[in-house]
Amino acid sequence: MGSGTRVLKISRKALNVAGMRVTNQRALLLELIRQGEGHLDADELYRRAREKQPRLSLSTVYRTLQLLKKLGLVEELHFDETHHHYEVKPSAEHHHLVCLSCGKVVEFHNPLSRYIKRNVAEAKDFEIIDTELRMTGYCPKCHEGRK
Amino acid sequence: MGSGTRVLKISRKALNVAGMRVTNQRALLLELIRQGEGHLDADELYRRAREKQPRLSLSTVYRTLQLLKKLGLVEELHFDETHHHYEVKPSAEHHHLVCLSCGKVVEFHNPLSRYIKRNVAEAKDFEIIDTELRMTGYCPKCHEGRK
DNA sequence: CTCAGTGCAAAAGCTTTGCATAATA
DNA sequence: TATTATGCAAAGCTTTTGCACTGAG
Repeated sequence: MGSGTRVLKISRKALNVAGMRVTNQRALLLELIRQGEGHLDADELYRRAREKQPRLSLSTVYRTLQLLKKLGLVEELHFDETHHHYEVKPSAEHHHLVCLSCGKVVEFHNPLSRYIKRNVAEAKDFEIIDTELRMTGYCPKCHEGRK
Repeated sequence: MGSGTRVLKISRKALNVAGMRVTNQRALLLELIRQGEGHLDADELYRRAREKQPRLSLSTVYRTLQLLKKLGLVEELHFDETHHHYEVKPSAEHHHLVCLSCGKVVEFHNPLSRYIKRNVAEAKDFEIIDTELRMTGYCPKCHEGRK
């Protein structure tokens, strides 16, 4: 539970700094996103949130996700074509490898991505909030299966 | 124009092998996707296609994109949150930088991504088909605008 | 007390689907 | 000629928005 409260504290501060209010809805959503570890889409988040706050609305979920994304507290992942998944921004950047056949998702870290980030930020004069590196291919098992 | 006809020839063969018909619509769409160089979403593709074939429908665009994607002739990019962009598969790898505020998209190339790819493929024993690197942040103009 | 945030309902995308018609192999 | 592909219209999803009300600061 230590980690959860820490996330909340940091987030509370970030919200305050940005001049935004810390509501129960926002605290709950942030906590659920953290627990979900990148496996939640908006609708699943909504369903889980309603177990605790039955009156919470789907609009609030979407609005909150946008807010947290802009503040850089939460990261949006584009796993599949139709909906997005969210996770609390990890301090160590990590990326995803998706199997085109079985859908398995493997996380990986790569220090080079930080160089690319710095590089691009400088070259394009962008303030970079988020980096998503997503590779698709075939995992060992499925690779074998393909003739 | 040589490159265009080559793509068409290859594609014609691929469609035939898969037991699918080569229609005017499919040929046109494939050609437009090739010309679009990864900057087309379904709707823009539709608009351009109608200049040549005014009766072509949006459903056909979507159905064709799915087909070409399944055959591996076309690749789907997850550029921004809402819609997808498509490009003919064999292309120099390039990546995207998206402004969270105005939505502006900047393309960039980075040789390091190839190293990461090789690295990950080896470490995870994946056969990697595609690498997509997507950064979000604030462009110079919008960055200035933020307090 | 004030104004940002919320819930609700309605609208706005984007994408898919059913069915009769047209066109390919 | 036998299917496959298309166009049209309608439905299905996910996400966004307007507005009056609520609650955090």
